[in-house]
Amino acid sequence: MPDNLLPVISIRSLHEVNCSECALHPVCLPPAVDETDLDQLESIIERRRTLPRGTPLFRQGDAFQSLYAVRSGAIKTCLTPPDGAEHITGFYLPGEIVGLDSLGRTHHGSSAMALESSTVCAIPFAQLETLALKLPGLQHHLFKLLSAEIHSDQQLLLLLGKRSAEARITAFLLAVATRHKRRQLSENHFHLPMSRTDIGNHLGLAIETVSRVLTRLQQTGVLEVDGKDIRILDRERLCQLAEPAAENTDGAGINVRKLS
Amino acid sequence: MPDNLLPVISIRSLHEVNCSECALHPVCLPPAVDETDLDQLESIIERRRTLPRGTPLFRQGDAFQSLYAVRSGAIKTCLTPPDGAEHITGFYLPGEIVGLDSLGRTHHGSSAMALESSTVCAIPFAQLETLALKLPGLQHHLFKLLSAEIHSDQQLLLLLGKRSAEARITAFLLAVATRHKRRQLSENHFHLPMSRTDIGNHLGLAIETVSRVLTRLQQTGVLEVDGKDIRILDRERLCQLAEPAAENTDGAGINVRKLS
DNA sequence: CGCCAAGTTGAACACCATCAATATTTGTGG
DNA sequence: CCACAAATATTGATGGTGTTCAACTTGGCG
Repeated sequence: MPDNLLPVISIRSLHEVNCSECALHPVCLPPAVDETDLDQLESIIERRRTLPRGTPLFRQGDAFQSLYAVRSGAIKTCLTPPDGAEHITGFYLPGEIVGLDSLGRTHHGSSAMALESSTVCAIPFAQLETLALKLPGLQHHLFKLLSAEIHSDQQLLLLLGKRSAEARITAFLLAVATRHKRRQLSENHFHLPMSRTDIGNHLGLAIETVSRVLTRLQQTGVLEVDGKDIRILDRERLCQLAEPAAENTDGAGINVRKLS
Repeated sequence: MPDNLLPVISIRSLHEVNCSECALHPVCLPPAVDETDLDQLESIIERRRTLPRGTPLFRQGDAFQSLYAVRSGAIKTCLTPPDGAEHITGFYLPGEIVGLDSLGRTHHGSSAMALESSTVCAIPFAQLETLALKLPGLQHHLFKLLSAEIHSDQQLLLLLGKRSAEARITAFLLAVATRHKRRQLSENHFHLPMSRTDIGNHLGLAIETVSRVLTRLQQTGVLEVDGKDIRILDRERLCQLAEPAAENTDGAGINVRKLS
């Protein structure tokens, strides 16, 4: 059998791509481990799973088994308090890891659902944890992923606690743009996988407000908005809107001793 | 030298208490490791440090060296975006670990400051990380601590995104009460270590709103408020206020297929 | 005793939520 | 491919919750 029999490779690439062949290689888990140890990581990662739009990946209260790396599509995670009003805690794009908030727990503390037709790789946590004991780089990377998750939550806290509707939405768009750039895609023209309702829920705004702000940004020539298609026309202005100048240095500080 | 020379022991207990003797033993790190390995953990923990009120423990941008276990007092952590308006991301009470959000990073992503005269134990992270490779229980516990941190941030997100001023404050008070109970202290009568300004900043409310809500809760007989001293008089009512019934099951769900 | 920081209380306004109507897109079946 | 229904998004009018501005009170500390 000639070793240039390409079809075999492309079928593999559709169904069982291993990490070293995956296009998301540079933004996913692999950079965390040595080339030489990559096969150990690959050996525990389960063949990817396909999720039609709207399919739950896991639900709050489910036993925690795996982390999931998003390969294509997009996932949202929701927190459902007893009273039923859900809150979307995050959106996950290709190359990002879903489920970190449940790591180390027995059960999932949130639910995850595909926003559009998506594929994910499952990473069984029990095996990952064991492997992390052997591979210091992997353990370290897991810590980094977790602290990154905390940071993104804290950025959102800041947004919800202190910013106007306009600032929340512009900051959100810029964050999505940055994550697109990370995958070598355009940072000025992208498709939002989530609905206006989802954006509003995530940012603590009414859907009407989201709609109005987007319209206004379009009218002022900052954006071009076509449904879920967004094009950034005036990035500088967008950044200004996302981080309103702070005349008020009220400060959460007890002592506002400027650091010398 | 007689081994019942108590003064020596009590001096130790003031300045260098080791974990096994520490009153916070059950709520801090030690439960994570086997009795037999506790000395390994203790050997890397630095002698406790005293912080007068208002002293920074670390500042955003400082090199990340250590985690800190709060022994006494209280610590707040702040995020300072470029524009200067700080946001308090969390409060840390005795037995809790500060600095987890920077774990795995080279620099601190937030600042920490003592709210009142406090003492902390420093846990050098480089050594902790190495130790975690040898002690599976410790690694697992670190993961748990990180996911708990994420959870508390997400609870706050929910609060800031969806709840009224009254619900934010009542939920906040209940959370503080729960953390007191964890330390075997009264869950119905406690002292808030932070100012109204800090509470407002943390919950995304104006200080005046905090004041008004507390006054109202006092007038309706739910609380007794005396400055920073809080006494819960009607816990049931307080819980009701913290989780307003949800008529609107609007749902962040694409498919609201009830789980069968 | 007097100063300054922190907290309380009141009045007016602003931002955003809500309600309501319309428009647009998506999905489905003829 | 078109027509229809359902879901989603847009736009307008109105009102409420919480912010802002301001005056005043209280408490800690020299």
